[in-house]
Amino acid sequence: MTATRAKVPAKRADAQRSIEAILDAAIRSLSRNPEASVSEIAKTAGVGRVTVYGHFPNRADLVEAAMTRAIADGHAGLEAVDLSGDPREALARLIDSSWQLVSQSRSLLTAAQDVLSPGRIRELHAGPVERVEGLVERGRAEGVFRTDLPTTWLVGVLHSIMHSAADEINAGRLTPDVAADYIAATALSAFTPPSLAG
Amino acid sequence: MTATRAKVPAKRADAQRSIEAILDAAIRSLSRNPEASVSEIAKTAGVGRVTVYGHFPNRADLVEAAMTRAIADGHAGLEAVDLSGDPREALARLIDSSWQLVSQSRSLLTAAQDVLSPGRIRELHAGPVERVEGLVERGRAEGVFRTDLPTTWLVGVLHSIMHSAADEINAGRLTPDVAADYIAATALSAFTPPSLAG
DNA sequence: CTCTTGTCGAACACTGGTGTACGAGTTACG
DNA sequence: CGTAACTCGTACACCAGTGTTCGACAAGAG
Repeated sequence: MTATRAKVPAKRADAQRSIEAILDAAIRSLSRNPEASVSEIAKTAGVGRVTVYGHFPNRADLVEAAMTRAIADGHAGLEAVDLSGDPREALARLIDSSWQLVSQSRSLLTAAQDVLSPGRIRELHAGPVERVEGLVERGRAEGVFRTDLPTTWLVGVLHSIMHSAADEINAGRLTPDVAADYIAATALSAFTPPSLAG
Repeated sequence: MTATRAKVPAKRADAQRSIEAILDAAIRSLSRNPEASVSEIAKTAGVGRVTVYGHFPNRADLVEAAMTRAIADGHAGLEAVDLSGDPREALARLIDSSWQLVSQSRSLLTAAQDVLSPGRIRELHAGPVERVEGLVERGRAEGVFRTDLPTTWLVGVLHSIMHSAADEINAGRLTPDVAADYIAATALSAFTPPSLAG
C-alpha cells in the first residue's frame, strides 16, 4: 500500500548516497566495536556527525537500521543455499555459508542488544531462523534428527556453537579455516537421535 | 612467602566487614546489570561510594575482585562433585551442579569482559575449566567421548550450550527445571564419537 | 582513653558521550 | 539558473559516570 498523494518529496540522490554510506559505516564500525560512537561512525562514513542526525533521529534508530540491513543482506545470501537432499548434508552446507556471517556480525548483534528490546531483536532474526527451523523439522520428520528435544532448542544450540567457534578463534585456539568443519561435526552429533549410529 | 617486617598494619575488623559487604554487593549488582555503577554497588552494600574507593582503587579492580571471588566460591562448590565412574554420568552430574552457577553469573562475566583483558578472564577461569578438561580427557581415553575434535573445543561447546540455555530461558522458550536435562542430553550427544551408538 | 583507621556526605573536576541550534556553503533537481 | 534540499563545522546544553578532596565524625586496637 504505497501512500496516496505522497507528501514526502522523495530524498535527493545526494542524501541517499549519504544514508548508504552511513549505514555501511555503521555496520563496519559496530562490527569492530559494539559501542562505536556516532562520531566514529560518521567519520568512517566520511560524513559529518550532524549529517547522521539529519537522517537518523538518534543512535538507537541508527543501530536498528544497520542491524536490519545487515540481516537482510545476509539472509539474501543464505537463500541461495540448496536445502534439498539429505538434511545432514544440507545442514552442513547451510553452516558453511552462514557461520562466517554470524561471526562477522557478532559485535553488531551486541550493539543491537545494548539498544533494542529482546523482542525486537528476535523479530529481526525471524527470517533467517525460520529457514533453519524448516530444515531441522524436515530432518526430524525423516528420522535423521532427534525429536526428544524441541526444534527451537536445537536451533539455539547450533547458533551458540557458532558463537563458541568465534570465541575460540578470538582466543587463538582455533583457526578460521577448520571452524566450519568443527561446527558441522559438533552440530550433526548434537542433532543425532540418542539411539542412532552416526 | 609472607612479607617480612610487614609494614601493612593489617585491616581493621571494621574495614574487613565493609570489604565483604562491597564484594557481596558487587556480585549481586553486577549479576543483575553488568554495567552497574559504583554508586549502585555502594548503595547495595549499604556503604558510601567513597568507602568503596577507599578499598578498591577503581571500578575495574572492584569488578576483578568480585569476579575472582565468585569464581572461587563456585569452584569450591564444584569440587564436591564426584567425577569417578562412567564419564558420561559424571559429566551429567557436573552439568547439574555447574549450569545454574553459569547462568547466574553470566551478567557478571559480561561486566568482567567489559573491563578485563581476555587473557585475564581466561586466567580466572583456569581452575574450573581444568576440572572439566580432565573429565573429558578421561572420557576420550575410555572411548566414550570423541577424539576427532580437540578437548578445548568440546569444553568450549559445553560452555556455550549452557549460555544458550540461559538465553532460551530469558526468551521464555525454556523453563529452568528442564534446562539441565536438555544441556546434558545435548552435550552427551555432541561428545559421542561419530561412529558410536548412543 | 587515646590515637589511628575507617566511614560518610557533599562538593568538585574531568571525561566522553548524546542530541540540538545556527549559519555559511554546496549540490541536486526542475 | 534559481531554489530547496542537503552538508559541514562549531558551539552549546546536558547527562551520567569516574575518581579525588575535604572535614566532621564513628569505631576499633592497643
